[in-house]
Amino acid sequence: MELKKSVTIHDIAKALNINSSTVSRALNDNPRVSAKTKKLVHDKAKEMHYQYNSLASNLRTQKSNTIGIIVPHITKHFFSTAISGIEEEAHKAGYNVIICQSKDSEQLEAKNINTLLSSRVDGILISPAIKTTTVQHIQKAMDRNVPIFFFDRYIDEINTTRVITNDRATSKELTLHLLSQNINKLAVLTGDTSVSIYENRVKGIYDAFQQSGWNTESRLILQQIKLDVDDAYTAINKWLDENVEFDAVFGMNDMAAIGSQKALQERGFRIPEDVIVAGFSNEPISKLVSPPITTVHQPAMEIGKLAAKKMINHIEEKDKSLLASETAVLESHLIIRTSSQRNK
Amino acid sequence: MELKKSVTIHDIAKALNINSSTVSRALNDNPRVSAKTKKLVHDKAKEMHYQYNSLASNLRTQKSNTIGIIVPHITKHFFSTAISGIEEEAHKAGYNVIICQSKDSEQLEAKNINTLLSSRVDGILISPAIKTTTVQHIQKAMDRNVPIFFFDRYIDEINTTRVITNDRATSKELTLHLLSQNINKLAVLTGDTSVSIYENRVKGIYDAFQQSGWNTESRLILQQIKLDVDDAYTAINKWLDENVEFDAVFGMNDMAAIGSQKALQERGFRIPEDVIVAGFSNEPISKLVSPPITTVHQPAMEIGKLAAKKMINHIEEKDKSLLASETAVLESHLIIRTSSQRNK
DNA sequence: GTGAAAGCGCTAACAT
DNA sequence: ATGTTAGCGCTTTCAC
Repeated sequence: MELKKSVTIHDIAKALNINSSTVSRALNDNPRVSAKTKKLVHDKAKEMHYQYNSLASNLRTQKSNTIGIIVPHITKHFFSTAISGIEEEAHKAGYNVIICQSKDSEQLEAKNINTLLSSRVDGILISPAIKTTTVQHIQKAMDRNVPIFFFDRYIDEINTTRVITNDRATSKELTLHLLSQNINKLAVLTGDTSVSIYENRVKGIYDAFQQSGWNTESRLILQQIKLDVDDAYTAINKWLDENVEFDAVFGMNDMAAIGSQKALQERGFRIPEDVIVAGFSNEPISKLVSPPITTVHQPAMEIGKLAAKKMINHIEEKDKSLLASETAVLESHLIIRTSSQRNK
Repeated sequence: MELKKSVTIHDIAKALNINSSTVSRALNDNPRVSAKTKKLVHDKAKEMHYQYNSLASNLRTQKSNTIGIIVPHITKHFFSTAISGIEEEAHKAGYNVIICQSKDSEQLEAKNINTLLSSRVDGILISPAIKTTTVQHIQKAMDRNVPIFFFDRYIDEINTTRVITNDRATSKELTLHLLSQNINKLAVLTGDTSVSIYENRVKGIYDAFQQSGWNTESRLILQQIKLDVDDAYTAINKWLDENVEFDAVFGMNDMAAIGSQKALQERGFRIPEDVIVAGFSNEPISKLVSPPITTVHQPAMEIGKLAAKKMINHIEEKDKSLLASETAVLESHLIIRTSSQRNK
């Protein structure tokens, strides 16, 4: 089987008896080429089934028009939505995206960064893994002058542009709502508090307690779990077995809230009459369980779009020295549903 | 600001007073290079912060080690899981993936294919858009000798490798289960039946009716909707308003089933006592609503993995002429939950 | 086991 | 408005 070589600009040039540079310019719609020549070239290109070769262009221009994305899990709705936002903005601006999963492993994350660097991406958008004990791999990208921005999650020590939500404030707001529902003791299921987002959400809870003059010693219990349905289910059941008392549960994501609600309902507690429940992130599922769960809507799509826009601006900015790293905070907002509303 | 040029194999060669081809061989672990030289090169590369340039290699070797993926919506759990499977296999074999969304638009799909072709991907895995009236854009990839395989959804006219599930058989099995639950009339909410998967699922329903000797005229109603929670909710309410009678609902995905269940419950019907409900795809949410919904588990991750494996095999196969297109059918299976189980 | 040299397909100075 | 030319960073054939 003969491998038929693909058509290049040289082939087009030869066929038209002109120079390949003119073909290149014509295809790139360069104003210095006459309309007539442009038409000639485009027609011939179509006729010969010419297919532009980005590889060659990228090598020559030292620019790949590609943005790398690293997320913990592409299957989580929040991230796939954010990616969707990034992709939309990127394509609009003529960029491709390469998506990598870190699976919340620092090792994989470092590998991903390496891959992206050898693919010569023009920038990297990352929501870092939970267990990130060193920042060398991220520093590596910066050392090579490849901009790397955070979205949603971030690492404190690394000073670069961040696109995040006002988790702390909204978490406080949600907690204030819970405290107003005639409760005695709030149980919180949190994720790893070394992760920025969970750290901030917990801080928001303490803010609310302080503002309300509530004693965190006696009226707050907090446990760190893997934030999924099963772990929350187990945690709640364990508390109930140990006769730990609480009449409100705040899960730091919706899955934890749903698992908690399920456990409570199975043990005969009515939601919200006996225990009120709240989650975080406004997963599509949160409004479909019964009762629907109070949560926080995070603008995932907007986070993605904004992060992409900022990255593309940065890449295409001529004078990079003017650019300082900045933190963009998007507003998330409370969605109060049945699970936390008591008829006092 | 001076743009510092990146380190190349020539820089390493110069530093070691050897030839760049030797450096290249050493870095690629070529057996014809002495262990001593290899060590020298690797150490120097690390010292100089050398970063391999895939772009250059790709251009030279005419191979990008990249697989393109096109799905309708990355935010759908089934697809993000399949992508996750593809990614895992691809990375294992040293390939990157570029992910594109068609948003179920043929136009975007054609654009995506173009992008992937100019990026010189080594192969394309696609789950085609709903509205695909022409196959030119897919043919284009094949004409350029870029293998394009289907996963999950496929287009009948295009003869290429497919990795799909046995939707028709499982849909029949599920329907048989429903018919056995002492029901009189089944209402089906389907998606666009010009899409292979929905077409097959509907065929499965007819298979079951035929096998059971049920009359489809009198005991089956079928409506095509946009398969989401809201459209299903609206469709069910419309039926109820018009006094259409039915005591079983089969939604062709879980979202439709959930929307149906919600509408029915709000109108006072008990599930499964008054009406039984079933869905398709086993979205995580399907077991969390109440009652949990009977559905079909599709091995999304495995579909992705298998599609990726087949593609990579194909790409790396020396003698392509030996390879015929084939259809791999993965087994999906029934998950019977409370929503369809009647205490007769 | 290592070197020399050509070239993948494109772009962009510079020249005319 | 178009042509000439060099080269992006790597791989690979052919020498030795």
